[in-house]
Amino acid sequence: MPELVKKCPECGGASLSWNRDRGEIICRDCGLVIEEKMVDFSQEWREFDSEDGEKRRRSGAPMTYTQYDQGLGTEVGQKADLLRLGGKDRNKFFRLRKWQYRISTAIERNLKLALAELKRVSSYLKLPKSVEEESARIYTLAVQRGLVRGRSMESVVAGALYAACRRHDVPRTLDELSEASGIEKKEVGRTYRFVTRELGITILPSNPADYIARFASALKLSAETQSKSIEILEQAQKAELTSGRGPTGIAAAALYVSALMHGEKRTQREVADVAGVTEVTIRNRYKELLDELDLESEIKKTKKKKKR
DNA sequence: AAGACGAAAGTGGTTGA
DNA sequence: TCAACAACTTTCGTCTT
Repeated sequence: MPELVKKCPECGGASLSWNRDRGEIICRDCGLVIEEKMVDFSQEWREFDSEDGEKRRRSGAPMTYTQYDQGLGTEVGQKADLLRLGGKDRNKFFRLRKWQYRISTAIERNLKLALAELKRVSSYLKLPKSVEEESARIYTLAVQRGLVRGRSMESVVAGALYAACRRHDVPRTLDELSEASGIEKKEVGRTYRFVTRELGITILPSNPADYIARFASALKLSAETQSKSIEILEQAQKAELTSGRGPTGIAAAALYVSALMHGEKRTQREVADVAGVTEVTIRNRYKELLDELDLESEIKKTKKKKKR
């Protein structure tokens, strides 16, 4: 589903570079930032976060989890070392080497494969490096706890990625994960839930605002429309319109409304497609927005008349 | 003719007994 | 484990532009 940008909308240049860490796509010709993840919106209040202080590990050792040995490989001995060792040490050397071999086989072999798959999916979805790291970490933990048993490696990878996306506020929908990984949507969701539960990872409900930038860009909407829709979202959250609803539906509706306001009309179908929901859902959310918020007057500016 | 709207029935997942 | 339930989807008919 992800509509990939191939050309710069500004100058038409085709040489785009992608900064993984910042999640931006930049035109090398005119410097336009075509797509970027919007600035952090401080974590939104939600009503059901009853989980008590699950400690969040924000920081950790400076290792990388995207390599199966976490970038800290231990090579037991090189030939060169061998020459310098005496008899006793030499035996020790062989013992250690054998050990190393034994340990590494099972888990690490699995990790090696899984992380390759993880990287593939991650780059397909153009996920920032930080998310890739996080999901690799999650996967590693999952393997160590034997959670992969009975599940396909790929589905656990997908679940880990999904979880990592959510934690980093760069949500991808289950549909996208499913498409990228070739795992059924149901299955991705299932393993996602299983893994997060087993590992005790708390995940905040995703915030509709996190989807706005991506959807807006796919629809080629202006920046004003984008920020307007974020305003709308904030109001909606105050009016308690958002809890329990699918975040993508709400984001889509907000975007739809603000597009109307700015005379950048998109059909419900177009918006529905990029958001991965149906028109009906947009209509429902849209109606709720109109009922609850005083948006009608603003829409009138671009429309001649409006009844009701 | 296409888009917007709404009703009705169906689906998959969560929750609570 | 099962039933009730909410959110969302699918489908389809009608109205609006």
